[in-house]
Amino acid sequence: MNTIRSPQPPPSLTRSVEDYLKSVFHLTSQGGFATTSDIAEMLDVAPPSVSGMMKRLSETGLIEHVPYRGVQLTPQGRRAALQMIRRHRILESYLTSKLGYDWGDVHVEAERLEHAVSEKLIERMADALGEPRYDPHGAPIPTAAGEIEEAELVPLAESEVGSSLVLQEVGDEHPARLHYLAEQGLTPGVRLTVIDRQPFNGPTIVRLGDGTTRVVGQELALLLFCRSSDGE
Amino acid sequence: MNTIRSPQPPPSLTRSVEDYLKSVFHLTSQGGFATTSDIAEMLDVAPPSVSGMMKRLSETGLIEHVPYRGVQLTPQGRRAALQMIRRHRILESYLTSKLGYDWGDVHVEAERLEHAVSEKLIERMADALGEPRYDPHGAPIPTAAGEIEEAELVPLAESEVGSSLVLQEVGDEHPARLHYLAEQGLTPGVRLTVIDRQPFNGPTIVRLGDGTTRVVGQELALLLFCRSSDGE
DNA sequence: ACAGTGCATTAGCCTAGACTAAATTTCAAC
DNA sequence: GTTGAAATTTAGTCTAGGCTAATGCACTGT
Repeated sequence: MNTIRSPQPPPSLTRSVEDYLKSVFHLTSQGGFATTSDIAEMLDVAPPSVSGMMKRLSETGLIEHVPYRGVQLTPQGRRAALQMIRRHRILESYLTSKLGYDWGDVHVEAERLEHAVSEKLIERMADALGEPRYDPHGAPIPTAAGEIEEAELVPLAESEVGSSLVLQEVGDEHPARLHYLAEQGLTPGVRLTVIDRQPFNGPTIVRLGDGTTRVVGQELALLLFCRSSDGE
Repeated sequence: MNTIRSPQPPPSLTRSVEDYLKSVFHLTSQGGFATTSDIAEMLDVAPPSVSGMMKRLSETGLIEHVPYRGVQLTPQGRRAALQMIRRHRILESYLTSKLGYDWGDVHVEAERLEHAVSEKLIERMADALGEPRYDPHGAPIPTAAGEIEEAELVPLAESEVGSSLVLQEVGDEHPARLHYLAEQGLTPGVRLTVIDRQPFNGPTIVRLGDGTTRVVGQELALLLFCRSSDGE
């Protein structure tokens, strides 16, 4: 008996491949190469595992690998990465606004779901949400066509004292930190005035839109990405 | 020239433990053992793959394996299987009522998602739906505690001519057949009176609640599970 | 009772994707 | 320019879960 089973290798990507592409995307967002050890650290795997995967990914044309230097995404790899990022951020948005998830908990759930959802489901969710442009952490959501907004944001920790800012994006996914930030009212969209900063990487002191002040340690202030609100 | 066989088989998708447990559950729902070849056929894998997996599953205590006879679920395996079935059916219900999915399309989507969703997400979905008891195909949804309703249903093909029935469950997941059935108004909940049946496995003729009649071929009539509506 | 048939299992191989240990390359410091 | 440390790649191994081919078991028919 000669039953035909999988007639051709499915075009779908392995779970891990998708994670590797996302990592490379994030690590090269400022330009340059993603290094083996950075990818390894981000995915919590050993460096040789990364080397092996980079070999496979460059054979399939998703990345460009310069030995001993690092990797970059090809246009095809970038498209695949942006698709995953769109999935992730639409899922986070949907879980938050339609199923009552806390913004600290959505990341882990989306991280698993993004590998299993169909394009159709993502588009239905996006539609139900009214095609959101930002996820609950303020990160821009790539369009279905694969375009993503690139804003010039500055971490609060590196902002100028005296400047007026709007908190645009929280660059972190750890539940505990996100809970704390939400308690402090430090969520995307809030207006900030930078009052002062202590020396030697000390905390930044800000006044919020409601007139109250917050003292934000450097570790957290590095995660709060702001845009200037001058002239608004 | 002889056809040259490809030297290596194409990469096939790997079925998870969860899929095996679901198969065993369904194949043993009438009691008895699930056989290796039935499981293999249901999951579209080769019989030796099933033997191998059954070995692993019985080592972890999820199934009882009687060599050359078949397998049954242990209580622990049954719990795991019912959890997967709950996930699947809640997902199907949610996709249908909250995201506008057609009842023919939900199965494939749920099949992938059920391995990725958390318990928490399923319970949120169930809550948003008002704790539904049946999925869009009329199949009972196990409770979070792992209990499932077992109804005595008879396929329309085996119903008595003259009887009054309610279509309770459509035992199929093929989009094309489901679309056709929906067109014919043969969806769970509809009342049927069995008018006649042609001999030699011929079609069953039914009158619907609205007075119209349908001629249902045996293949489909075997998939329409009904309960008696006498005295309603 | 036993031969044949058909299903189940074992044996042996393959790939993906992990790992560790060893070898290689790069680069910075002298 | 050489040297040594750090990063990267290669080599070799492991596991899960597929596969095919070969073998083993059980049941049916004579």
